[in-house]
Amino acid sequence: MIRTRFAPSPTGYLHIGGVRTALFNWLLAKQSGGQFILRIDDTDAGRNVDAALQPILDGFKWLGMDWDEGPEVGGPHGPYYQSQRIEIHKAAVAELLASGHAYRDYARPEELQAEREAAEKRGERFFYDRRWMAADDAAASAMEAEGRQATIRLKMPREGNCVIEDLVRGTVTVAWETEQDHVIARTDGSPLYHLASVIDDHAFGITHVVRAEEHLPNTPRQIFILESLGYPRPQYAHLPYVAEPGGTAKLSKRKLSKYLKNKGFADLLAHGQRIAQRCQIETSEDTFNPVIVDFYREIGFCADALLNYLLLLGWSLDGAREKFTVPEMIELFTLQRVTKSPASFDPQKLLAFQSDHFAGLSDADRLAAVAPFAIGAGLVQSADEPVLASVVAAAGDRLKVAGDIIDFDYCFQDPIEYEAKAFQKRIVKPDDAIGLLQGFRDVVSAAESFDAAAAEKLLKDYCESAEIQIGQIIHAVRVAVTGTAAGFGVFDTLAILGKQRVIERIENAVKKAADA
RNA sequence: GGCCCCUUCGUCUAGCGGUCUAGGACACUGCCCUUUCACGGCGGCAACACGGGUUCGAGUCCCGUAGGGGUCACCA
Repeated sequence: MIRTRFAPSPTGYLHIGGVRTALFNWLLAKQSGGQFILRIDDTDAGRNVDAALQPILDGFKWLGMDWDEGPEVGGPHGPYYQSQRIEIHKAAVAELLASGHAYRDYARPEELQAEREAAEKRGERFFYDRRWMAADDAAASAMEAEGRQATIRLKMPREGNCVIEDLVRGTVTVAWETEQDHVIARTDGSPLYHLASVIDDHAFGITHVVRAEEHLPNTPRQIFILESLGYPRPQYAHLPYVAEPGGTAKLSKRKLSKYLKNKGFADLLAHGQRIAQRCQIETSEDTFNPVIVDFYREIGFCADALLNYLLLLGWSLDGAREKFTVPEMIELFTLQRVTKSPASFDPQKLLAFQSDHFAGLSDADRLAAVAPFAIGAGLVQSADEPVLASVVAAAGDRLKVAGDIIDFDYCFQDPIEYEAKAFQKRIVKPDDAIGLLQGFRDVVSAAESFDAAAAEKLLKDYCESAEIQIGQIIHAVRVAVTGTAAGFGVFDTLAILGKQRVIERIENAVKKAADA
């Protein structure tokens, strides 16, 4: 039975790299009928944990990555908040102390710092010589009499190798002598992360520790802890990190200004900002950006498309197939095919996946996805308004994300804005444009029915009677009734707008051209 | 700096000694389709970091060099 976990700290946001790690954990558990556990690493005494955790849980829910044990759902191994497990961690510390695998250390931070700097000055690496280690209770009392306080340190081995069999990296060997005597409990007795993590993984019955590679250097000390306690080793799999767009450094949420130099990243952010602004979506500068999962939910990405893209960031089936449904991901994912080198986050490819995925949905599904944005932007009052369905159907794959409905705002409301360049080129500049538009307006006024087919016939008949090619007028019509040079079919557009609006807009355009 | 990891087109990757004049996808780009835009179709550009080995034969195995990255807290 495979049991995996993801252990977010309650920071208030879900990082894209974190999601990728969580996804691999989730997939691994799901494919074997195992469990995926969410443990909250809140030992940092973070204030307002609940508020900071909510966006993360919401992110998981949106993505459809359900957890079998953890916050909200509970489970047989709780509590799932690390801060509530301190007594368990302390007991482990005591056990380590009693068995001689750890010791009380009375060094003061300044003293250690001074030694560290001195070693650095000499060009040597700092190596703690256990100078303030309390060999026995008497020594401890003596140092406490001096006003010193003890941290608990691991008494790490100083010879031999720590050999890690990693499921993605193969065999990794680290000489024990390169390891420090890591602190596992502060002077106030509170246990540190690495200790807590090992204890909890064991308590939760985690069989596979799948995490980002920055944890690889921490693994020897964790192995020392668990072996000292007589725990079995879990299987380890260290994933390459997700790198910044166009770069090789680890993707971080704090380097936005740097990523903005990447065109794909900047474009995607701008795309999102435009949608957020039009749809009255409240955004915080902190979390509304392509490094954070919220961003995608808020502008109308499909969760499955994001998952599919993330799946390919460091994993491939065969180098040819790229599109996977979630059930297929679960079935086909293997750690064996995880890449060893970091994968750079490519916003353009993500958008391409989303665009493709969205185009593949039914009109009904796309309508449902688009509706909240149309309502938010004030385009319609409710999802039931027929015009919305018409626009969604006509727009087809021009909608890449649900929020893109705002691009067709001219289908819903007046007045419209005319793009200066298009207006000039299609209406002002051609000598005959105004006359033709007026003529077409008259034809429209006389029309009895006005669906797309009728509109097409109307325009074509008009061209015939005026003895012109359709190309001579159709651009002017489009610009006159939409204000823009690009969009879906003109006949669909005319039908959606309706006879009255078409007439009004043509008249407005003619007047505007005359004023110009 | 120590330790550890990584290295195929701009990016994600396929490749597990010969089928590689290195394949697919995104991006870019040419043409076609077309009333615009988008889609689609057909093309194009573009990579094995370098140097030594091993081998009849190396992108594929070994060693070295270079480069990149991660990590070195009484953070998680």
